[in-house]
Amino acid sequence: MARKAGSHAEITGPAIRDAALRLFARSGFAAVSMREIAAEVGVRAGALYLYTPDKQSLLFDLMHDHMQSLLAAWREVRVDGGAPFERLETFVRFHIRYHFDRNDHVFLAYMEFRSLTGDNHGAIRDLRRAYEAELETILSDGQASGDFDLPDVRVTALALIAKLNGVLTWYRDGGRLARDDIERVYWTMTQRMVTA
Amino acid sequence: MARKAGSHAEITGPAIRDAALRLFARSGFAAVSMREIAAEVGVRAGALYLYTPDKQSLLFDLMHDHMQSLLAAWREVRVDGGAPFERLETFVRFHIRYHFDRNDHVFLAYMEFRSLTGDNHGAIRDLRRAYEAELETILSDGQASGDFDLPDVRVTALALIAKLNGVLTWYRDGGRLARDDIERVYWTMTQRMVTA
DNA sequence: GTCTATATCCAGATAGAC
DNA sequence: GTCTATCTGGATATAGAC
Repeated sequence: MARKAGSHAEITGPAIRDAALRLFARSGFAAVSMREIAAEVGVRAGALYLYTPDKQSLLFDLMHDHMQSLLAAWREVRVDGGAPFERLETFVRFHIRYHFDRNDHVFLAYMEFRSLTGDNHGAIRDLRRAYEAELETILSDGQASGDFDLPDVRVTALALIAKLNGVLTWYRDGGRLARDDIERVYWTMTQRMVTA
Repeated sequence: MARKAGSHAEITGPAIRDAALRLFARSGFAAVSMREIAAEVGVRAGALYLYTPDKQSLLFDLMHDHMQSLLAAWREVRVDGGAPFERLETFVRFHIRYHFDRNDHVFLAYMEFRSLTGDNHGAIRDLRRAYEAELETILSDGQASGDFDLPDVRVTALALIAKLNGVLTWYRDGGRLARDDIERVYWTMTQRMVTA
């Protein structure tokens, strides 16, 4: 991938983000050096600073863009008027599918939250809470309408997110179960969790 | 905590492990320096090497001892002959309680798995799988006896572990719910997950 | 058992040539 | 836009004095 001097702004910028995402997700933010990222892209370390002011910003931008995309994508598919069960099914299937396609993004947002410094921490925390609130609203609406029977809305929301995120730690393409199967299994488990 | 020169092997050894555990859990293995650990203990960085050959061993020993203790503690409380529901309840309550008391240990074992190098990785993976297998055995026994109705035993086991581990990310002493309440909520959710 | 001092290396980030 | 070269600081780990 080594590349000679020249102008490649259109490809270098995204390539840096791709490489950083992959390496951060695999080894952890603190364990990856700017030189490693640069080597992966095929440039020298100094060249990275044309695209990011520093390493922390690189992490933050990756996480921030991911969270914004996640929320935007969810707001595209959600249906506010439906029955609680349908809204919940939509959420669960959306969440699982999104994670299949953006495994590294989600993994990074989950694992490197504590690597954020200063205001970055609060900014991502707020976006995360906004996403969790989407689920929590569905659950409390269903609880209020009597469709769901939950021992505790907040804990159920957190447990559900944790359960769904668990897919991240073991799913690999070409494994025993197809994506549709996994989606179905998780929806079945979720249905049971919210009813007595 | 600064301490003058002298012999303190009995306290320094454990103090190093305590400090390393706390710092690794808070900031991540790669982000913590040997100097930080030493400062926390009240010695200089060089003194750490009387107690560990290197930083990686410090991490591995913490994780290894934790996993061994976890398995040993579980084998103390488990009852092989009981009904699947009782065995599952024992596991869920044990797991949650153990996590309350050893939050940092469990968090570290979970988050820093990827920081293990060489054979250390496989050794901890095996211990983790042995623990997961304990749950999986309960689930498949219950499935075989007809007590449980599971869409997929393996996925249910992983989802259950992920759900329970989720407590780690939000539980704090003195929060809205007491430990007993949390235990009860998680057992309620678990019961539902394994029955139609 | 701990300290001071240091060897060795690599980190993040910048300056100026091309 | 990228390179080479470099500054500066801090990392792990070791050696030898006390």
